[in-house]
Amino acid sequence: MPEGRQLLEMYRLLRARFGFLDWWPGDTADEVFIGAILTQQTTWKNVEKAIANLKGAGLLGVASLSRAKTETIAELIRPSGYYRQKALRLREACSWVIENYGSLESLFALDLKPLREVLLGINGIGPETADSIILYAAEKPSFVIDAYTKRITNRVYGVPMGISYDGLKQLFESNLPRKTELFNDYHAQMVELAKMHCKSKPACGGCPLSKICLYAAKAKIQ
DNA sequence: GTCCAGGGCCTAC
DNA sequence: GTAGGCCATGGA
Repeated sequence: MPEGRQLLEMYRLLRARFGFLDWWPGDTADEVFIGAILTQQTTWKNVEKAIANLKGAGLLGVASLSRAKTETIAELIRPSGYYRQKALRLREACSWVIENYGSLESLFALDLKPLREVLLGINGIGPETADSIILYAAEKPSFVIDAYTKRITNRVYGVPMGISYDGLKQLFESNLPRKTELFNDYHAQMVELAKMHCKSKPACGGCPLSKICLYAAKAKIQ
């Protein structure tokens, strides 16, 4: 298992290679909230099409989505995949927020821990989506774990692939300064690294982690 | 044609 | 508590 200084070293190397990414604040908290649900198991490029459609229809907001028909939403978000399921979940999640808090801003007034509990109670919002919303929309320090994070820490430090979501999250959070900007950019850096490795084959030639990665010489991170 | 992407839920053991 | 099935479009 990596120690705190190693996790900071990994961030330093990524940051030196990619620069500060200032990732995914979106135009509004509503947009980030909606995007977080749409991007589940889907490429961001397809999500952008869905978001553009929603925007064009004047439905890129929690309040407006809460009033829209599920079928209308489904048609607009079709490019993002799983569109029937996501339309239902989006509308219900937005309705829940409006009915219980009136707006995202009011919901985000909760402290991090209760906010996370509340979000996890909403159908369609699991741990990764909840943490993405907390970090990128509410701008509170909750580290986001995704498939890339798991693969990268496995390749670089031999962290077992079977580690639980909360286990890996704890590893980062207990070893890093609890800062929103750091958590935000760290996650963005790992996605950037994964994208680079997916595009360039064979990978790891220009890998910023080649100095520390266990598999850099013979395997790609993905 | 095949594979899989910035998951999550439900069901079965 | 966890493995397996399901949801679905678009790009490589």
